[in-house]
Amino acid sequence: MSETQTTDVPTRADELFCYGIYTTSHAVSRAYAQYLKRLGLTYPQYITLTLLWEKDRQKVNTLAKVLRMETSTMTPLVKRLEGMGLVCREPSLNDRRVVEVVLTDHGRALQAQAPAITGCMIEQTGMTQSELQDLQHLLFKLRDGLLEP
Amino acid sequence: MSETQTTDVPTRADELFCYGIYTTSHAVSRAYAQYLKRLGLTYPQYITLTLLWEKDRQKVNTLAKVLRMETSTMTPLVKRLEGMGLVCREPSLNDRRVVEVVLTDHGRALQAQAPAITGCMIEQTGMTQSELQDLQHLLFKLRDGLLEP
DNA sequence: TCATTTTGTATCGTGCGCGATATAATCTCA
DNA sequence: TGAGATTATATCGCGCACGATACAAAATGA
Repeated sequence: MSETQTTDVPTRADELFCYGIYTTSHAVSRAYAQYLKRLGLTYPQYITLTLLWEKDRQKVNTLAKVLRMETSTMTPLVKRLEGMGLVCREPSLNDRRVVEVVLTDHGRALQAQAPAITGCMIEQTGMTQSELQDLQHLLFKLRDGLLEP
Repeated sequence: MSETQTTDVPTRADELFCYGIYTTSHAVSRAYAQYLKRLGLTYPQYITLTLLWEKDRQKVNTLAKVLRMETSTMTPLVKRLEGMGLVCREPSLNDRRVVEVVLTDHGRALQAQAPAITGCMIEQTGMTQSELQDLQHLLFKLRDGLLEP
């Protein structure tokens, strides 16, 4: 065992976690899109709605933080959801800078479609509940370890 | 245990693997970007170069397939790499439809920077080699399970 | 041979995603 | 109170990402 070995690092793409995340992220997005196009939703729009179904009336800032994206991405996304009549953007009464995102009846009604989609997706993975839980745990550990230094 | 329980499905965002993948993918992209901006590279450009460092002279089609993206995304990405002088696009002699992507000396020289970046990224995750391998294995299992039905 | 189909790239329109920047509202604290 | 800092959202330019479409080259097969 040489001294250099301790600092050796993967070179091949399939050993780099960026490659695993990048390609899997594309595959998941595409798989979801096949169900979401019937609802007229994109994958990022669907994930944003999922957050609102879980807790209605959230700030643009909060939604962006939870999804690890910038508000400069979330603002136009929310405006498109508003254009589709799925959410309303309400300026906060307490703090006039804040825009609260609130589901419309139509937006809330779409929640009824979610379990079927989730079920199809989980089945399509061919993975066990336990494997998916392990994956999620490792993903969160990676994500939360990468906070800016 | 009721009959409905067997068909019950996660509802909360942090139980959905799409949420884990989506947010982690953003976090990884941002973490890499912090190193790549010095090289003038984007994260997708860097991953594409990684494939070429491993095996030079690949078809646009192959690169796109390996990264699970469409050629309509890869074509302009490769053209930007060409504009930076990192690759050449050479029409194949055997099949005049095919464009082969070949590293320039400058493109190949950038490979020297990769190990340091990979090392920093791995260290930053705070995860063990074994955890990262488990993660990669689960990611590939998920990705390859989601092939279009 | 030659009409038909398939394959490989390219182009276009729309939406996502980021950093830089702008602007207004709020906060801080002298 | 009021000057300066901070915060929340919005805007802009560029690159990524996809599906739809176009088109030329190659493969197929009557």
